[in-house]
Amino acid sequence: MTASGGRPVHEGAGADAAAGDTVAAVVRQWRAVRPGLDTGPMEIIGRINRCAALLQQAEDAPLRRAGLSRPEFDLLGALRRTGHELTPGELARETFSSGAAVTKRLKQLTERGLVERRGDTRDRRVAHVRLTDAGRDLVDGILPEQLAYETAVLSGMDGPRRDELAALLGELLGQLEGRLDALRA
Amino acid sequence: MTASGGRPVHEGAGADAAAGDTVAAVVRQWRAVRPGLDTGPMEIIGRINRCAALLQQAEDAPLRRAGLSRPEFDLLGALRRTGHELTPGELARETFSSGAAVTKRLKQLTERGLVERRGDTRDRRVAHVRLTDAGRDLVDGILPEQLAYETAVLSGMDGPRRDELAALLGELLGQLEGRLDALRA
DNA sequence: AACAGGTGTTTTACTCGTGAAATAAACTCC
DNA sequence: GGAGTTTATTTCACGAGTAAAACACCTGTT
Repeated sequence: MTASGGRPVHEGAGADAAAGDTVAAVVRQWRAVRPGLDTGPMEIIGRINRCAALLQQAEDAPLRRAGLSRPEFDLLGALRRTGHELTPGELARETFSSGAAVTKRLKQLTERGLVERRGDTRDRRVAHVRLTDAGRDLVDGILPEQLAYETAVLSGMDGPRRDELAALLGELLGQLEGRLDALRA
Repeated sequence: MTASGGRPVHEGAGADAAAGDTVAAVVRQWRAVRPGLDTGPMEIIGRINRCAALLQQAEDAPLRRAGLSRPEFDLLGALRRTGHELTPGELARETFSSGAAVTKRLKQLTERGLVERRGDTRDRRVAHVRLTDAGRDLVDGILPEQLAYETAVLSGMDGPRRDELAALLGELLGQLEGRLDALRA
C-alpha cells in the first residue's frame, strides 16, 4: 500500500496499515502482544492526543515570540473576541481552566499592563476584567501571525480533506460536550 | 487550550439550534469581531485541542481507580506492548516525555513494585527497566476496561464515520510527525 | 436585624513537569 | 593512553496548575 502510493482508506480494525504515523505502530504492537483486544478507540483517541501534543508544541512558537503562554493568550483572546469585560469566573469557564489558574494569570497579565480590573459597583465580590489598549493591540498583532502559522502547519492536507476532518471533529466534539454536560447535570 | 478555545458568553438568544460545538461558536465570535480573518485552522486545531482535553478528563476515570495517572500508564503500557525491557531514554522517546519526567515516574513506579531496573553489564551508564509480575497484571487488568470505556465515549459516532475520522487523523498525524522531524533537523 | 446558606474570588499547600546543570561512563583520535 | 567530545541518566531550582480551604460579600428567611 505504501508502494502503490495510496493512503489507507479503510483502515478499519483489521486492516494492515502502512507504517504511517506512530499511533498506527503502537496499535500494531498491542495487537501482536494482546490479540483480541478491540484497539479501535486508540486509533482515534491516541491520534487526537498525539496531534494535540504536536500542535501545541508547534503553535507555541509564534506566541513565545510575544512572551505569552498559550493559556495566557487564550485568556486575552476570550476578552478580545467577546468584545466586552468578563469576570474572572466567566474567564475560567471561557478558557476551561480553574478559577485559581485564572487568578494567577490575571495577576501576571495585569502587571504586564495587558489587562485591567475594576470592581463591580453593585456586588463587591465580583471583578470585571478588560483588555488595555496594549493588550488589544498585542492580540490583534499576534492573531493573524498565529493563524498563518496554523495554516502552514495544516498545509500538508488539501482543502476538501481538511473540511471533512473539521466536520468530523465537530461532530465528535459536539457529542463529547453533550455527554459532558449530561454528566454535569 | 487554543486561541479558539472557550465557550461563548453572550451568544444571542436562541442560537443553540445551529450552535454545534463550542469551537464553532468561538469561531463565529472571532468572525464577528475581526472579519476577514482566515479562521479555517481554528476549526481543526481548536477542535483537536478541545477534544483532547475532554477525552483526557473522561479517560482519567478508569485509570484513577487503579491509582495511576495517564503518563504513568503510558510508561507501563510501553513496557507491556513492546514486550521487552526498555532503557529510560527509550521510555522517554516512546512516551514523548522528557527524561527528567521519566526518571521521576520510574522512581515512583519502582517504589510501588510495578517495575524493576537492572544495570547494563557492558555500558554502565544505561539502565534496563522491565515490568514486574504485579505491573504486568495491573496493565493487563486495566487495559480492557480502558478500551471499553473509550469505546463507550466514542459510541455516539457510527462505525464508518469513526473509521473515516481515524484515517484522516492518521493522515494529519503522519504529516505533523514528518514536519516536526523536518523542523528538528 | 441577624443568621444560614450560597456565590465569586483568592490563598494555601502540594504535585508534576521542565530545562539546564551535574554526573558518569563510553567513544575518538592523535 | 590521556584530552576532548558525545551519550545516558539524574539532580536541582523553578514555574504552573490543582483542589480545598479561606475569605468576602450577597440574599432569602424569619
